[in-house]
Amino acid sequence: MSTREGILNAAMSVFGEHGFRGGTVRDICDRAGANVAAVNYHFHDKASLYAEVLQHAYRNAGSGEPMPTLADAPDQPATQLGAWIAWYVRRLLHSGGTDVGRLMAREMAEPTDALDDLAKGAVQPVFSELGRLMDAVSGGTLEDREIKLRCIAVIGQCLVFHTGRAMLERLDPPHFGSEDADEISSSIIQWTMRSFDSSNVDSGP
Amino acid sequence: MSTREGILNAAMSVFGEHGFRGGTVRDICDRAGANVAAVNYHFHDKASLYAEVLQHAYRNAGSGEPMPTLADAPDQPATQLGAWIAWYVRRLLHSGGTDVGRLMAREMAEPTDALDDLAKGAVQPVFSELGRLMDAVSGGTLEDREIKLRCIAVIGQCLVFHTGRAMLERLDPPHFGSEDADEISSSIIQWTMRSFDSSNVDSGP
DNA sequence: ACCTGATTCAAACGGACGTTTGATTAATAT
DNA sequence: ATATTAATCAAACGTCCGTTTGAATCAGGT
Repeated sequence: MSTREGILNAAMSVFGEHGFRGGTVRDICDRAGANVAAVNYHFHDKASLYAEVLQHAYRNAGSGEPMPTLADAPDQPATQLGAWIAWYVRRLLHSGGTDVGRLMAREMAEPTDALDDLAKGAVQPVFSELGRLMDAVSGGTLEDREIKLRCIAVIGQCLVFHTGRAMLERLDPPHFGSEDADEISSSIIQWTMRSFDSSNVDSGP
Repeated sequence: MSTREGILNAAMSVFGEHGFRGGTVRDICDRAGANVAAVNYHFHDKASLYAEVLQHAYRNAGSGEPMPTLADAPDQPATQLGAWIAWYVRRLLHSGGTDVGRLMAREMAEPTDALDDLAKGAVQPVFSELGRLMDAVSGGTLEDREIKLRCIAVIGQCLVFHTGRAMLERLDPPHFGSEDADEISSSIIQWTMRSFDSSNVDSGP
């Protein structure tokens, strides 16, 4: 493993544990068995290293499993939407306690410049695919804004098990963990699908 | 306003903007119009000041509006559940950009010892009340675990506009802000209520 | 063997930080 | 008015940090 890779891995751990400000290049280089100057030599500075770590982290957050898309089965949008939700929940719960998960949670709470690229490069495609699936399942009857609201609702139901993890663990047990991924995702799927029944029907005042 | 109070207020702003590590006592004292040594004189050190700021922030997070409870109208659980959701969304979106909101979000991402007290003292009552409302609306037909799942789902849909704010703002506009609180909460309410229709009916395989 | 460029290293630089110090001023009691 | 305590202040201390420097080491080509 090259010095560069070693630093990248060590930086993921250190930044994951202490954040960008709290993590020191000295700690990173120590863990990587490299000299203090290595960070500035292989990356421009600490900030650039952090940006690269973020990209690397999000790219590897998927744990290999590819995202289910509408294009995979254009004639079965409901099935694909369910698969997408299950994939997303599994992905979130799986990375909950890892450095990757903590890096993401921290970026949300305290955005740095790196979040801009992350949003446009890595998150936007995922969000867009969910929108496409939602649109297909609804049969194109929903307005753009309504679709966006429902996408955020689904993502919120998934994300809460990740971002709210620290709080859920402190409320009265039993809480939900990565072993409940199937139960959680099937509940969200059930709820989401039901919201499409009689979507355009406004029940009385 | 005494020097002590001035520092407390300034510290809330500074810690809210830059976090505990990022916020400096020099910045705090400058904004409070006090000397650099004032923090160490009136509080023991920076950490003690932060703990006191957190307590103060959590206590003032409610912004006055009282939480709707089942006890307020035991015969109209559905109405109260809707009121609860609207109240919660308003509360979250209203404190989204404030120092209090940022302090809370940061505690979720990087819990300190102060989070334990927060969970038991401030969050648990809110969560329990939602569970009571859910149980009442369902007519007592749902298991404990199912109720808890639905509570988390509702909270997730609300929370995402708070915790995911930084990301939502970076996705393709228009995003949702505090001016859309009514639209958001009514959407969540609609979705939640629909999930109670035919709750016990399992549609085919 | 020699040159050339890339990489590693120990050491130091300059700045920012939390905290301490000791003197000075304000407030309070006798 | 005097003594005592609380509060404020400018200045400095020691430490840790990101970054730079310039020499040393390694690799590959000629």
